[in-house]
Amino acid sequence: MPELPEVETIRRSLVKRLPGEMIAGVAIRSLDVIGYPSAGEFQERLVGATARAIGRRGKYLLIHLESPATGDAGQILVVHLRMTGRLVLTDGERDEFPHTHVVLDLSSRQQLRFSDVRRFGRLYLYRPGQLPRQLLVEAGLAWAAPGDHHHQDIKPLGSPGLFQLGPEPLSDDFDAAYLARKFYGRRAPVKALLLDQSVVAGLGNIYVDEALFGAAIHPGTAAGSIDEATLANLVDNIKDVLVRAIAARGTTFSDYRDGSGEPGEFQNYLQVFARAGQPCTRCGTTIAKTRIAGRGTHFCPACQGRRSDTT
DNA sequence: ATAGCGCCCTGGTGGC
DNA sequence: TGCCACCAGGGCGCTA
Repeated sequence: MPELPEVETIRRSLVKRLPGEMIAGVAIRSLDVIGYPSAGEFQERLVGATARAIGRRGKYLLIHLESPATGDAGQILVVHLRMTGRLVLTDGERDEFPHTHVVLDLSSRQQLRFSDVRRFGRLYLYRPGQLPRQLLVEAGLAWAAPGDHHHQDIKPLGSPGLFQLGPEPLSDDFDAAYLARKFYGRRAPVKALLLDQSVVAGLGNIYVDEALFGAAIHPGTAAGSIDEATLANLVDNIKDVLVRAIAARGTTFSDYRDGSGEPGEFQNYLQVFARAGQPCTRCGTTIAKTRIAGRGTHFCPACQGRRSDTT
């Protein structure tokens, strides 16, 4: 559920209150949500660390922690919320959301709580040297000192996807020429490739459907068959919907909450997602729902003219 | 390499 | 009301 705008919203709510907090205690109630390293090591290495910068890369949230005890470059706590995860910084007295699996007790007596009904979400703890420098820079963790470890082989530990992310969709690296290169010769539906985090990082089912509607492209269109002018329009629409969704603090249907536990507002501005059976805001045609790339797919059959290839 | 599928989990919904 | 099949915003690992 949380896609780029939701994770960015969480980052922005945490960045005001989390830096400077020291982790005094770690409670892990479900071992399976710790993706790397072992739950025991995760817990041990987290105690005593202090939160500094908070970054984001795609749908991953990265928290830089300083550990005075070890005196090294610190550690990176990485969180992926998958479908139903929540990461909320709250007063320790407040009632817990059910399905809370990890609780970090902070020096201010607040708690950072990770909850997830479906337990798909994962937490990881890395040393900076275990992550590509490029990743840290792209995530906005500016402390990453230049010069050290240039070309060392980095083994993808924990989350394979974290090590092969495509460009940030809001960066200048993400443009029509890039998409044309990635789409060249590909027969998969454009929707499938936009959901592929190694093509572009951070899009999920909601914003892909919305962007394809904005660009008037049928989601089943073979990616390689789209001309570059249309791709340019698609890129513009992806950036536009992400910017607007961040401004609305994300989309909440049921589970998503920001870092303070508050819902988002972008569900009020969706044009096709979750609007099957309702009239298209542009032409009045009934919004259709089908299955593409293994996921529920919403589109306007009139505005997003159907394609012969695929589907 | 690419494309498609099942699976990991639990809860909500809609049909009967 | 009760039961149950089906669906859900993501990613991974397997298959051919």
